[in-house]
Amino acid sequence: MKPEKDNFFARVYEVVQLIPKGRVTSYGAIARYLGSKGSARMVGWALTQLPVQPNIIPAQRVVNRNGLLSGKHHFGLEGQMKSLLESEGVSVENDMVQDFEKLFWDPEKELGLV
DNA sequence: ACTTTGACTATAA
DNA sequence: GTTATAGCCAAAG
Repeated sequence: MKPEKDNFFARVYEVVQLIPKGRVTSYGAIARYLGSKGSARMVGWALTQLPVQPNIIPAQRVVNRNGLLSGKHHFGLEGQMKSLLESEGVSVENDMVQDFEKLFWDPEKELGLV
């Protein structure tokens, strides 16, 4: 039995959905939680396949380590990502998440280490 | 099966 | 503070 998904991507989606509102995380944190700490790029790539139309995954809560909205360009319209984050209570300025350290959500830590 | 890519990260200058 | 380069892993072409 495999309680976990075999697909790397599927796991990324689940973790992203687990991100609490008003919080943000980095690709590396998710990748590390998945077991592949070096696959931060894969996390972003997984989100690239994300269906933009049905906003089922809060990808806007996932930013790079600098708190920069690196994937904002991949959203339907530019500024969409910023709007979504601000709508959740996250202050975004110049495509950068304010108080990123404070809003940072570490799956390994918040989910209670596995 | 090999090459290229990519919403990253870390270190160096 | 920024810019440049290397390392990294997994999927798509």
